[in-house]
Amino acid sequence: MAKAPRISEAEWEVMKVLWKTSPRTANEIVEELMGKTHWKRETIRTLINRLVGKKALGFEKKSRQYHYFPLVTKAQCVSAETESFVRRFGGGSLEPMLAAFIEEEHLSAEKIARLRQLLDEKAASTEE
Amino acid sequence: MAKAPRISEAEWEVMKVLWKTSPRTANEIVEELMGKTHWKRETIRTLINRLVGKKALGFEKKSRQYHYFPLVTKAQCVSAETESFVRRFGGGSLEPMLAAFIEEEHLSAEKIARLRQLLDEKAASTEE
DNA sequence: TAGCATATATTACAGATGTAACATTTTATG
DNA sequence: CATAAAATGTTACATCTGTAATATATGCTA
Repeated sequence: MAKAPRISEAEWEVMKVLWKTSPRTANEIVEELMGKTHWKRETIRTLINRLVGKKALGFEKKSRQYHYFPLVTKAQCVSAETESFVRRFGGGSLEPMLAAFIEEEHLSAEKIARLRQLLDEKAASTEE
Repeated sequence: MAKAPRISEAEWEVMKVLWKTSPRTANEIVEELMGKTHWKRETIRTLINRLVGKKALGFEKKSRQYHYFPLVTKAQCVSAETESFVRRFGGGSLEPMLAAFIEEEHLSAEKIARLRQLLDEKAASTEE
């Protein structure tokens, strides 16, 4: 599986639609996004085409219509984004960044508890 | 204090230099960054100027030289970045994103322990 | 004060992005 | 089969970014 290409902010919206359900036709994607954004049909088409160009999406031609589907997983993209994000923070590693978040963001006690729980689960699955 | 403007990846490097120590002259910034990057002097000058244009940096003219300093804090920028980052993940809130990180990244047991410690500290300072 | 060294300012240029309009190709329909 | 409707493809254009080169202004030195 190839590395995740760089996906722009607007393009992410398209990817999200397809990560939720795929394959979908261009029209279905357009439908869904016109509900959530102010984009014109053609704008969305452009985004789809760029994603195909970047090999983030593939498609299958079924008679008249194309049916699009992701070629990269959300996990891959998240990972790529995270990396670039982390770089900015100067740390180079994830930890300082999360530390910055935790410092920076106003986390409620419940959220903190929730995150700790996540870490606990992760710890449990990691050990051994 | 105004909202943090959008700062590009390359520009961040300049900001980081000034968040560390400021004010600094263009040459000082150039010096530091030529050590860490492959950028030419003029590239760095361009970045500085763009940041001034975006009102991320201010400067004071001292005879011949300009002395630059940040107009936005690192915290503001981190916050702005985080927000845009979170938006992509579709969640809208920080928690799902951190959850995704924790899932996605290969965290060692020590890192997990370290992060939990951070959360603990935060929890302690948060609760009343 | 003329000229050099040094700082700053202006201009460049290609690729990515946001945001579309316009053109062409298929397919279903009369 | 001709044509309209619908899908896809091509082109557009301003702004942002990465990455500089070139031009201009200014102050120090002879």
